[in-house]
Amino acid sequence: MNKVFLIGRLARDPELRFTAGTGIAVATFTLAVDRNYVGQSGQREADFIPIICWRKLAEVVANNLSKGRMVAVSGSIQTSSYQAQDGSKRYRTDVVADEVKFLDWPNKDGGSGFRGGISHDDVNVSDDTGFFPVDGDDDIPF
Amino acid sequence: MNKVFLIGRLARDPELRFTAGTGIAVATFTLAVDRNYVGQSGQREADFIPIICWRKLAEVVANNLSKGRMVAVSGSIQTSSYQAQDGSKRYRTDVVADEVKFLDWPNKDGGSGFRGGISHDDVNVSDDTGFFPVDGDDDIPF
Amino acid sequence: MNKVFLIGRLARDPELRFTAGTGIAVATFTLAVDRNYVGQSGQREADFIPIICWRKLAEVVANNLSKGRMVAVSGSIQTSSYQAQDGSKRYRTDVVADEVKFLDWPNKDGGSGFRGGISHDDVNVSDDTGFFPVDGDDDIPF
Amino acid sequence: MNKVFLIGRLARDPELRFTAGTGIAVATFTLAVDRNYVGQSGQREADFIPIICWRKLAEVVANNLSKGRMVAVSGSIQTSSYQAQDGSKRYRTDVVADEVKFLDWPNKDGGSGFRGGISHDDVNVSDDTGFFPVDGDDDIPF
DNA sequence: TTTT
DNA sequence: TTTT
Repeated sequence: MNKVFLIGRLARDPELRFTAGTGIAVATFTLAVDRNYVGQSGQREADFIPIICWRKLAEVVANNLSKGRMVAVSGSIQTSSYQAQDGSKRYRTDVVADEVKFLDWPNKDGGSGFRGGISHDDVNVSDDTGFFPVDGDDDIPF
Repeated sequence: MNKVFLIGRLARDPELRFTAGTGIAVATFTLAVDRNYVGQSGQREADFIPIICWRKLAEVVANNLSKGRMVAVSGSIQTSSYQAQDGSKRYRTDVVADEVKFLDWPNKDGGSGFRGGISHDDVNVSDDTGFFPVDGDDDIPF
Repeated sequence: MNKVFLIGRLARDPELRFTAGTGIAVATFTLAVDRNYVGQSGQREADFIPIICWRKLAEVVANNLSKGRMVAVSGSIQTSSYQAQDGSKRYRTDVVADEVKFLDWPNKDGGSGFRGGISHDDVNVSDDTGFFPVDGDDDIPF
Repeated sequence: MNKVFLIGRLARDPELRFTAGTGIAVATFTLAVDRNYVGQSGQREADFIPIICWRKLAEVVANNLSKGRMVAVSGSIQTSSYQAQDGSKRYRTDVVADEVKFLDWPNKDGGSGFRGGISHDDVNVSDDTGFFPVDGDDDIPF
């Protein structure tokens, strides 16, 4: 069992890429999740959590979300390792989303990047295709 | 909101340390959480998730768990950054546990490292002291 | 382990009561949680989940939420039994909240019942007093 | 969003039925989930939560679990209403499972009802067929 | 008895 | 109607 539930705001616009081998869509963004306490500086603190979405979910996210938007994400934690520039092994931890629910509505006037005509009350996108079938050609492009 | 629920096995024995300033106990271990699919190699794959426990929970975990034990962990994702040896900024992601439930019982004969006399059915430890009050002297010792 | 995570809208205004014995505040409301599918009628369907909040959380909820407001609730499932009018035993299932996050902002003009001056981005109330100490005088008043 | 995560023991053997219309398998059982506190009587208390499994998951559960077995369940809360004998409207709340993980191993000698040859470390069954398509003929048979 |  |  590996379950994660988060509510936060996009710390940056999503990036959409495609796997080299099979052209599967993958979107990535960072979610800023407020902590329940206030830090030393008297400032609200947040965790900045890297999120990965696959396939249709990736496309809906990339086409409809932008920096500052509030979402709920359910998914799981995924760890991976990779070779750094200097040859050393590095580890990374991401949340792979299987559901993203849009929770706010950008300022009508603000041009905040929302590009869809979908009512935010209806948007609860899920990735029913499950996990990404790693097959050598389809390394995650980051 | 930032909620995590995991079930897996300790990939290594827990390490117990104390913060420099105030001597608060902190235990760390890695949890191996099986994925629901089988990888290329035909082998079961797992995510290796770093877990942090504080205070009393840290002590109970360090004194009663060891490599191979199965537990359920609830908690939250915490991200932090630190200076690497070479001066570059690195990021890490951990799960801070607020509850750990012991799910199995080591072989009576096996010497698996269990050092307590607590029935596994009763062990559900929680950290009700909440988040760690960062106050300059109490940097996380890793 | 008993963990619940819900996002939905209040199907009715919260009710605030106090336990007979010790006067502890308890608020109840029903949360309408949309299902991810559309029913036979072609209509969106929802689950109507009874929520219970205790103490300070009860008061914040009763004073600041009203029918239609969107919230995220984390908590646990609690079952109980009671004597029906006709003497038969009945069972009920509720979610006891330990955190409620306010997710929307009522129409400034609409008089939706919001009575606080708190920015919705800051409102994430938790019940750190833990479970309700059942002691005979303090039966749940419903 | 509607997510539930439970760990507990079956309070009774699962019951397997089939929908009248389309013969879809549905298993039901009650999960006893220990509370973290001890009640007035000085006894450990539990919540008794009704669980519903559909299709393949229903069959695996019915064929492999029995009273007393420990499992982790992830799923969602579902509410429904029905006509009681006396004509009055009643409400019920169930957890619809989408994943069940077997967490213990019955006494080899005890004849506890385990009928499979599956290692408990491998058993993590999920219902990927999603929600049950209510279509008039397929009312839940209880 | 149900929300948008 | 409840489990260890």
